[in-house]
Amino acid sequence: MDHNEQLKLENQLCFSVYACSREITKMYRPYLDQLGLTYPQYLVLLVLWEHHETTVKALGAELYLDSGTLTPLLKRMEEAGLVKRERSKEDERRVMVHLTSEGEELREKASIIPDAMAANSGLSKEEFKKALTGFQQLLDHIHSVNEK
Amino acid sequence: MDHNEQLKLENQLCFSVYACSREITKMYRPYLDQLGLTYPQYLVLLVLWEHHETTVKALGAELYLDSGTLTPLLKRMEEAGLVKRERSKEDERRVMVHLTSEGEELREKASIIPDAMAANSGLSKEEFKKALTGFQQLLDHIHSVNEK
DNA sequence: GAATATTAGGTTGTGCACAATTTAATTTTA
DNA sequence: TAAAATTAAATTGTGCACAACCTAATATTC
Repeated sequence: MDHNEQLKLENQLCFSVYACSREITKMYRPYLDQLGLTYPQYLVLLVLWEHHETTVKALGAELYLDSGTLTPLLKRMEEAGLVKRERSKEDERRVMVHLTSEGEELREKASIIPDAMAANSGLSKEEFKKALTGFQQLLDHIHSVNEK
Repeated sequence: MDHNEQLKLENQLCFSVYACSREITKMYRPYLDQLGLTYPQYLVLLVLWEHHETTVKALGAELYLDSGTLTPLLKRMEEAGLVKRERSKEDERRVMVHLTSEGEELREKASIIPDAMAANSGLSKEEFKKALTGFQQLLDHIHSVNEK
């Protein structure tokens, strides 16, 4: 493989990830539309369904998003009645985010989504696992490079 | 692997792709900033450096983007003096997009980018190839599912 | 060749993403 | 403990993404 070919490959890989990400979001859309959610909002709920309460900071660390993205997103979710935001009493710099009962209830309705997605992806369980392992390694590596 | 575990895996894979895409864009940013480009603009240039001239429609098909995204993006690139947009004389529905000499010249300056990216990714050539193959398959599959 | 359908782009409105800056609260240090 | 540094969110501004809709040009059908 010559140098030029290598460069093309690299461009293609980055592009594939970029395009794939958008296509995945598009795949979720019809299901999330029924729940009145966007994909990033769904990710926030996935975190909250596990932890029930968290901070903006912790959410950002989990989802790799900063307050510039999360603050307006969480405000929209609060407006929709899914979460509640309030300053921590112990440390007033922090904003605690927790589910409302409505946000909690959405968990049931959303439970069909992962099955539908897995079916649409066309991957077997084994392929899933392999893809995930490779991906998380790449993600961790790039993230650490970006942090520097 | 039980059902619940499978669902978590699926969520993690989609999230990894989503987060990875943003981290890759972030990795490009310092290099692209020097050229006054964004990542989607760089992708447009990659296409034009190959073909020299294309249509909005064809660009959209290559990059999986629609006119709602491309029209304002191309206008900004035109404003920056990188491309020229003009209606086709043969079929006035089409808008031809071609490089200016300035856009052509940027190719030289951009040539260091792929090397830097490949080094940052931490992948060997073999890993690159394997990742790319898996990815394009996934992309094609999901894209075809979404088209239906 | 007039009516209909299709196609290519553009426009509008909403929601991320993120850099850069600001504000306020808490910690650290002199 | 007062000053300096750090931290957590919020704000502002730019640029995608994309759905829904609109307009104009071309193709098709009758």
